[in-house]
Amino acid sequence: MFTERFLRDKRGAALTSEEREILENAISEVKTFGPRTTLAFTGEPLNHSTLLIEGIMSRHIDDRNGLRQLVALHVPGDFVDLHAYPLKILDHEVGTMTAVTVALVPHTRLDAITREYPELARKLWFSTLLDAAIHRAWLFRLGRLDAVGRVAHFFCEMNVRLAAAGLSDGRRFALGLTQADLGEICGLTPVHINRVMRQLREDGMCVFRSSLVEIMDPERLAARAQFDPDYLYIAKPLPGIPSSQTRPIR
Amino acid sequence: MFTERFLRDKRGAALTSEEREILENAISEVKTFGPRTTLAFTGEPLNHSTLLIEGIMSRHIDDRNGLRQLVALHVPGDFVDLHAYPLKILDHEVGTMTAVTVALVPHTRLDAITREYPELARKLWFSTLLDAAIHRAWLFRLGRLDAVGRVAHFFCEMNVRLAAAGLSDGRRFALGLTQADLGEICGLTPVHINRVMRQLREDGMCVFRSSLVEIMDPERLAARAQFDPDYLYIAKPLPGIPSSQTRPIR
DNA sequence: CGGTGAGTTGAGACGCATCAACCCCAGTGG
DNA sequence: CCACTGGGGTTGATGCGTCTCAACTCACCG
Repeated sequence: MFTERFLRDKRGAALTSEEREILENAISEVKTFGPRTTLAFTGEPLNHSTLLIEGIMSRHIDDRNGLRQLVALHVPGDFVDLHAYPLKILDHEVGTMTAVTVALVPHTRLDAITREYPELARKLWFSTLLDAAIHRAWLFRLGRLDAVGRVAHFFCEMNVRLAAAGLSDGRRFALGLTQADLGEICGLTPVHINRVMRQLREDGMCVFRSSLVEIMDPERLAARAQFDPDYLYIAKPLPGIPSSQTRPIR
Repeated sequence: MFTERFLRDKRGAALTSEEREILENAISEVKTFGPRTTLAFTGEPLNHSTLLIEGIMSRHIDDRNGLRQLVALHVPGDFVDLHAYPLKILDHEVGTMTAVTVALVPHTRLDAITREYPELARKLWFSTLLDAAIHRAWLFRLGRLDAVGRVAHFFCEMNVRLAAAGLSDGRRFALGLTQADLGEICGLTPVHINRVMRQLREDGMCVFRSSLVEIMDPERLAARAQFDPDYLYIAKPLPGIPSSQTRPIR
């Protein structure tokens, strides 16, 4: 089942087994790509969307000096460019970070789904809005946090998302990123990322070695990052990570 | 027609007159609110969405020190929290900047639309993805631009969006924002916003006085901001503002 | 006429960028 | 087998951009 991880455990949007079947049948092709490959360019019309099965992918915007800003990072189970279905043309590039396996879904089959299965269509819509919620958390990260806070916030997010995909045990996970990549995510230079990593290491919060993240103290890391996982719309509460979901509202 | 401005002139998503009629009939209520009012709180379930008719609204995330990061700013014609329809619960707050007039659309009526009018549903979906594209441009702004570039980029964006809504002549428009608000948008302190404004004024690019923006030199402002309006998905080309839409692709 | 919120300006501190070395290690080819 | 190469990571010195704190103006309003 290629669609196994898609929307798994998401609050109010988990797929029924029939819906999963329908989506599975909408896949036209499964492909693999090498690391650091650009799969879709800005301004180029797309007629299919990409479900990520394995590996890590990115979406990024280039500035005129050849520098990049990552606007999203995707883990297995994410529908990377489902938003290309209504938009048709993208405002950013889509690429691989690691080697990946992806499933392609032609937009014509998504037409059929929106016509015949409005409830499944609503869940696909939900999926793209979850990406938008993550965008907003990234805006908060860049606008309100200092360098250490940004990296800490990013690690907390990836820990939760990878754990939901069954790819983190809540403390350790592989990312396939370099320190330079972290810089393009957090709006910092590679050199400063390095100093941030040292500080996080010396403070006993987490270590990053050869693209492997190990979180030593999840609570302090989350506090340093002002991280609250509610925006990820995960159904079950997460051990060790405080969430306003578990506290009374207002 | 309350829905008159919604998706007007958007590439590949303009409404037909029948669709506009359907949406118009989905409105249950038209209300007004005063400036600086919070209309929806984080974590609170919503059963209607809000179409902005007149005024400026914001979406923002609070940090634990009482500081805010704005994640979106809405102009007349925007469906401010349409994403609350699939999501049900928001990850941020929704509030007014100026006095506003809004139209409320119950989610039950959106259910009917997605069941009966898949093409209109796709356009509603498009609308929420346009907001996500704007989120991404804001990420680029915060991650890659310096203080002057951020403010310049924001002004360029608002100029284009307000012009598309018929509320800017391409040079002058009202925003209803203070310098402190600009700080919460651009991730800067009010004091520094003030210095940035002085620099933009002395460089002859634009002036900001009593929440009124006047752009003296649109080309230089756009260049300073690395601004390309393609991400706003406006159908017609914009006089005076360079766009890669008008250049050959790659 | 005192109060309040927005805007303005200056001085000093601090966080991050920049520039420049240097190390380590995995490939690669002679 | 070893020299070479290049990418990723590490560290130091220095400079600049933005923050912080503080004072002051001005317009508006009770």
